[in-house]
Amino acid sequence: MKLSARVEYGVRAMSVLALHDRSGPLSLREISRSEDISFQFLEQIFLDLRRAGLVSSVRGARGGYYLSHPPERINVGDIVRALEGPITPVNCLAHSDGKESRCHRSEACRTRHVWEKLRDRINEVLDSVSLDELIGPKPDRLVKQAGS
Amino acid sequence: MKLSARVEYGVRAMSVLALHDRSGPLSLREISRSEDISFQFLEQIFLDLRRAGLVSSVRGARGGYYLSHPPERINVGDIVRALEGPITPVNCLAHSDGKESRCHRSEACRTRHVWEKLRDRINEVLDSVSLDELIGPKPDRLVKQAGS
DNA sequence: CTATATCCGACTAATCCACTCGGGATTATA
DNA sequence: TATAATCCCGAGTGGATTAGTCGGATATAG
Repeated sequence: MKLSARVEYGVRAMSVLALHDRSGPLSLREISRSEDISFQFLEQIFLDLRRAGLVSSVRGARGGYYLSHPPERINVGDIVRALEGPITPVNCLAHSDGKESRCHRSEACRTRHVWEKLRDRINEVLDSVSLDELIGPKPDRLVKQAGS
Repeated sequence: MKLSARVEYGVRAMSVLALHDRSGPLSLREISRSEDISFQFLEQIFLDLRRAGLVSSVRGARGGYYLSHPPERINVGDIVRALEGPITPVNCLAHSDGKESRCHRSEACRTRHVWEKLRDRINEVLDSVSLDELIGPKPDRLVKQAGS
């Protein structure tokens, strides 16, 4: 029940982009340094993030990446799914071809329901956190909830 | 974000034990056959389940395993944790020594909160399903909810 | 033209996982 | 008592996955 380093790095890197939103592209070299993540590994990760439409790139000198959408519209679930594919706690839940792939063992479906529930809850949690929230409470929000 | 085959097999095997609750020990050979799981692999799994106190064993001929507690008091979370250890979606959440292991990167804790939330929700879901419920709705329960 | 970037397929090393092996200990039953 | 059935257990193995690297192509600012 672990997420990959790709996801952990991806989320951290994306949170950096969120912090610098609307201030031009940020190069992977910088993110790599500030977050202490292998530059070449980050490259692989960002290829997938771009293909998923979460970030956009500017090539060439002074290029880099920036968020394709405002931080409040990108959530952790998007990043996880972009980097690991759909969340399937057990193999029998993976339906690569779009069909409802029933396990060949009919009675195996005794347990199917739990795994579906688990999958849905995981997605809910991940989808409930936006980059916006990730980079910390905004000042006004802080005032509101931590009034005393 | 996957569970191991150990867990999948373990839950299925435990559900078989639940079905035969209070009718003497069930041998791994039988479970192995009925659930089509490698016998020797099942042995490994049940060693851990026993060490976790979820099942008890009877050695020797006509021996086997039985649930240490009534099915409604054993939940899927118990089984998962017995077979995979504590649930830690990312490494920085693992505190092997009992201390609060902060990531050495202080700002990494920007993301820590999400992973903690995720971990807690996963545990909640897994803990909310007992073996009892897993082996299917009891007749009377079925009547109640599927009245029409 | 050069330096700085992204882009990308292929490769490698390490780790993990599913499963096996070979035996030892225990006990019902013939 | 002999035998077979069963749990017990440390150690190994082969394949898959993952984390990370490499080499080079392409694009662009200055």
